[in-house]
Amino acid sequence: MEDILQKQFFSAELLQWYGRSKRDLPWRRNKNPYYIWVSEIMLQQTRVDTVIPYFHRFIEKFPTVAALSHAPEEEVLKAWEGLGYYSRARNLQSAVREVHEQYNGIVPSAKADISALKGVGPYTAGAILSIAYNQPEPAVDGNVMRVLSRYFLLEEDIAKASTRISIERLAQELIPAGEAGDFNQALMELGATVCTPRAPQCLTCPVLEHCAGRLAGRAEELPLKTKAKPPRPERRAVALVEGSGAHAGRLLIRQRPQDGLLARMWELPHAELPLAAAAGEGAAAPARGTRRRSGRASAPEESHDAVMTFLQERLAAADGIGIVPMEWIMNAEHAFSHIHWDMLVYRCRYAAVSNLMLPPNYRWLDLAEMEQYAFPNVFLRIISDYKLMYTTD
DNA sequence: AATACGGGGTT
DNA sequence: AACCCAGTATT
Repeated sequence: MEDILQKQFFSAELLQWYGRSKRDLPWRRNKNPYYIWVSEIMLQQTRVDTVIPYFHRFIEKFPTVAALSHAPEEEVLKAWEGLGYYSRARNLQSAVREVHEQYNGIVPSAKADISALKGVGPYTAGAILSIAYNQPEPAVDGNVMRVLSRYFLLEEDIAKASTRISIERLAQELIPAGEAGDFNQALMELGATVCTPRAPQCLTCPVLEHCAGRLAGRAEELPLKTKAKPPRPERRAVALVEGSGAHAGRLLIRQRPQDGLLARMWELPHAELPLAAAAGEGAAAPARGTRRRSGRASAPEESHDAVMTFLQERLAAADGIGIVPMEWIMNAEHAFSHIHWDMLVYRCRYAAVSNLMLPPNYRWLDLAEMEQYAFPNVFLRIISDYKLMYTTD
């Protein structure tokens, strides 16, 4: 089939299919550029079903550019809690403030302007320009690269930046006149619902008959992509420090540094442990998953003693915090894309602080006041399991 | 070009 | 357990 005809068929059929198959998503109810922007940032590396409840809460809390501009950063971070990639939230607020101040609150429609905003890369710029302003800009994400790799049987490695550029060029050619927003969304929608990474539903695909990957019997092996490196393992000892006296019923928490992993999020105090020896049972070899104390036989008390001493010393040395670990209560693990945490959690007693004052990044947390602090999911799980243990035991 | 940066769903 | 996702910023 002629190259040109294959492209025209694709664009026309895909657009028609979208017209009858598109999902009713909260950010599709109007073309408010601020809504589109918020949704696109949330959707970076995140599935639609995960985003929907966050989007509703976020827009309710910060309905306009002005509202988000004036919000305290902690509230924005709290609204993002559990969504991951927290720099997205900080960059979004920073960029929204820029729009508030430099563009009179109007999301810019010039490519150079919008691309200059923090957190707005080539995909997001194209998505906002096409969806909110119907400009003929490509919006190439993982879905689009997969769909086009299959339909046109492209064998470039989609992990390479050069491939994204060439697919952007192709995607732009395919945009039907005046239909940029719907076409770009159609492309992503097809990738998310039909042309899925594995087990694609080719038989229901609107462009099946001219899909080169399918015709070659190679749809499932596309796109080509070099594998990511496996995450590096880390072991951490976590202190669940119970307050007493004036702080009875509270837990000791601390805020992470301004930059880097989980920047400015709150967490339980913890310390990195040396990696266990590969062979044999190292000290307190981590078990899999989060488990309650009663759910399994404890690891030998011996090894936990060593870890507890280590934890006590590390927190004293690093933060000047005096705690006394009393018993192992659970293991937890958490997988980031680049790090894997195996965590040993210990119930601790608060002893003292060297100078009687808590360091500035520490707080006593009332379990009823969790809404004031944004925690990464791994610590929410640990705290939740802890509460369960002490209300049912 | 490679790495940092979360978290969860699917197979 | 592997794979991958409506990516961007930094180095």
